[in-house]
Amino acid sequence: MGRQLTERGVQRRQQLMDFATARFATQGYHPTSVAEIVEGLGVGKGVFYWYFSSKDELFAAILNEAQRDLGAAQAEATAGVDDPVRRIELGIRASLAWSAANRHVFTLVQFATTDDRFARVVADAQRTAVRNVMRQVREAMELGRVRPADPELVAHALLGVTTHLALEFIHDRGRPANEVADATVAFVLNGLLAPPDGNDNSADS
Amino acid sequence: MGRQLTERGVQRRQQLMDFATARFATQGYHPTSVAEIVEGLGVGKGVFYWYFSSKDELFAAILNEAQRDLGAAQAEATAGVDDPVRRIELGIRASLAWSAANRHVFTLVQFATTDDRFARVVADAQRTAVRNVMRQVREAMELGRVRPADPELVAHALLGVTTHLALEFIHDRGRPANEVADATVAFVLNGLLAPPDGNDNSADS
Amino acid sequence: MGRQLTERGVQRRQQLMDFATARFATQGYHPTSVAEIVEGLGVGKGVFYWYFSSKDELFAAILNEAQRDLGAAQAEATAGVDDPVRRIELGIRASLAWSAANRHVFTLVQFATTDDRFARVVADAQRTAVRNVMRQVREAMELGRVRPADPELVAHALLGVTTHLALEFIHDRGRPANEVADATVAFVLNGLLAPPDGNDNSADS
Amino acid sequence: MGRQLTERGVQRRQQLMDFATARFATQGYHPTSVAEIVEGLGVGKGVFYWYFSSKDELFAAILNEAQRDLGAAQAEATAGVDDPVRRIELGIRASLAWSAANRHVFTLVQFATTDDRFARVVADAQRTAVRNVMRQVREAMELGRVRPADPELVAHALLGVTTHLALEFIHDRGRPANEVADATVAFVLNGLLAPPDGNDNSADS
DNA sequence: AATGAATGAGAGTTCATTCAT
DNA sequence: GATGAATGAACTCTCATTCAT
Repeated sequence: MGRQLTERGVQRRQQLMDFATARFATQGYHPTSVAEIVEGLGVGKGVFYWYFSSKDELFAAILNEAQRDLGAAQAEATAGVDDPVRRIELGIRASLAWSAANRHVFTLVQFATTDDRFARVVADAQRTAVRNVMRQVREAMELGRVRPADPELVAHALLGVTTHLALEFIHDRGRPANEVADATVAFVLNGLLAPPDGNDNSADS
Repeated sequence: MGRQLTERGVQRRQQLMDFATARFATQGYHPTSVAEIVEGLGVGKGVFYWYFSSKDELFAAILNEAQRDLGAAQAEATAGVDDPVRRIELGIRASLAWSAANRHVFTLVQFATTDDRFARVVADAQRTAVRNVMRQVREAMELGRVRPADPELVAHALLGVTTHLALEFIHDRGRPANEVADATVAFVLNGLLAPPDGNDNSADS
Repeated sequence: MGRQLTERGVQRRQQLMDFATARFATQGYHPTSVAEIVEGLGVGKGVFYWYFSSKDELFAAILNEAQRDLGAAQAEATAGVDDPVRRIELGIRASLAWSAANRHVFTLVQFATTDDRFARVVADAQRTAVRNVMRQVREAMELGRVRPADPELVAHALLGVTTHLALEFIHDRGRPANEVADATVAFVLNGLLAPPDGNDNSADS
Repeated sequence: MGRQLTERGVQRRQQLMDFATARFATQGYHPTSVAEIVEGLGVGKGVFYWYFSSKDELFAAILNEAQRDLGAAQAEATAGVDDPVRRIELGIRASLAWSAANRHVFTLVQFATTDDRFARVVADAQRTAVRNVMRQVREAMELGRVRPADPELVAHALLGVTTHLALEFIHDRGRPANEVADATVAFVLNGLLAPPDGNDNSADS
């Protein structure tokens, strides 16, 4: 669909994606029909197939847009920051802020991993995200700032915590993103254990 | 379907659940048809509806069984252990071991959260799991073993890390469960930051 | 199914017919499943097919039993009465009384006429009933007691009134059969019109 | 299905209703499948569900259309006539004429009364019809033209005779509607009994 | 006589997609 | 660009009937 769209066309396409995102996230991808989407926008079925060649393609487009969008938000948040630990922290904060503003997409990604056809798209996106985090982690380890460990595993661990807390506390309970971010950052930096003595190494923030 | 089953009936029911679990996990719930399931077992369509009143009910049954099963595995792993930090560690190890042995179910839970009809079942299960973890966390905090924080958030963070690493390293890459468990435990207990070595490098940001 | 039944067998068969009659009448023939019938009696499916070779056969049996039963009731009611007009009246009263006691079967007959497979059974039964009424009507005409007309049409008219009023007033509204019978008899004997003069020819009963 | 239909759409909908009416009347509602209906029209299955949300809805639509249609025929037949007895007569004649032209629908109504889901639709229609007849009957009684009786019961009696004779003589035997109408009118107006000729032969029982 | 698991054709219904207008 | 009627394969589910036990 490398079609050249007019300005109005670009808006229509975005309308379709936004509406579909909300519905897919609420009811699931399969239970949401193309008919439902076009009815929700008050347009005919032809409109849908003018902008997307299939329902699958629409979903892939949503996923890709989300990936680009989140990536851009993280890049912007960490621009000009050198300290890798600080970059990690800012990345987490950016992820949580973005997730708060795009809650529906988050659910969609969750679903995408459970369907063969879309798993690849998500896997690609995640691989990119992990690579970015890994780079910071590795650098921080080299500087002795971060405890030595498998950087890839650590990167995935960071992703897991962040994703899960976003879903539970920001989406489901509506807690403020920056509050959740504080707790998340504290957890991933210091872990569970209290310092063994009176020297509190968590007194950073 | 409070039907009284013969021994053969119990086996048939389990066959259906096992086969369906594998298919649902591989292809997704919706793309897997009832026809496919009964064909896979070489039985007629009526058999399915003799044991389950609907495809949805089958899925809910799979989810509930998984919940019971994992709960039992964790209870067994932590039986007789008093130290709450150790209980947390053993709970993580039990989860990862169980996940390695039941990889398909894990994917299913992932999907279930994305569909209104099943989200409730999973949410119930997760709530129970979180309550268990929270209890240990709170106790550990009272003993001064664990850094003070919101116990609920910490419990969810633990769940997030564990789930995510299980999926990525055990399921997707086939790494041994105990190896992943070592890394997971290290991460959650100590966090990212390197110890200060007298020189407190965590107090800089 | 010319099977020789034990006394208990005869009762079982009757139980099945009675239960099925009620269900068929309430929900319709097709929407009532064999499973529902046997469950209602708390027996297995084999029982059903021991006594009836098919669901259709059961229905036909119910219809035939009803026909025999109603015929017997009418015969008994008119036994020993010579006056044909009086026999007609007593026949109507017997029909309404029987209908009050067997409301379900009445509905079934209604349905049977709408399905090719059963229409024949009902048509046979109705033909017999009409023949009986016609005989009285014809005799009454020959005696000059009844206005000359096509006896067959008159017989059907009597059936129509009686059936319809039974359904509406006795079944649906629960009015006493003998009260409805009085009104029915008055209607069919005298018609709608008031006598032209002061000589009231309805002063018969 | 408050869908706005094009002219072509209106025709398609009517085709479906007409074809289904014929099939339902001949074979019964349940034994007629949606597949059979669309095949009979040479269209795809989707067409059916474009115009009707279910098979049940189609049936209800047929019933409602019939009610409107018959009501209109009766209203037209009695327009401008003042004498209530004459209006009753004309109503009967109109019913029989309409029934001759719409024999299939008549059978459907018969069936509808035997199924809980449709009974209500028919009951509503019948209630309206009865109310109309009752009004004439009551008026005729007040004028002394009709013998005093329960007007509602009389109205139902008229309906019963008319319906039954239409089914038997017009539909099943193909007799001309006006011939059957003459006999029907004579029966309901005068009843069975011969006039007394001064010699009151109705006072003997 | 009786049970209940099993069969499998076929029912009603949905829905991604196409296409004449 | 847009409409909405049409397609038809595929889906979930039902049910009369059979049969090993």
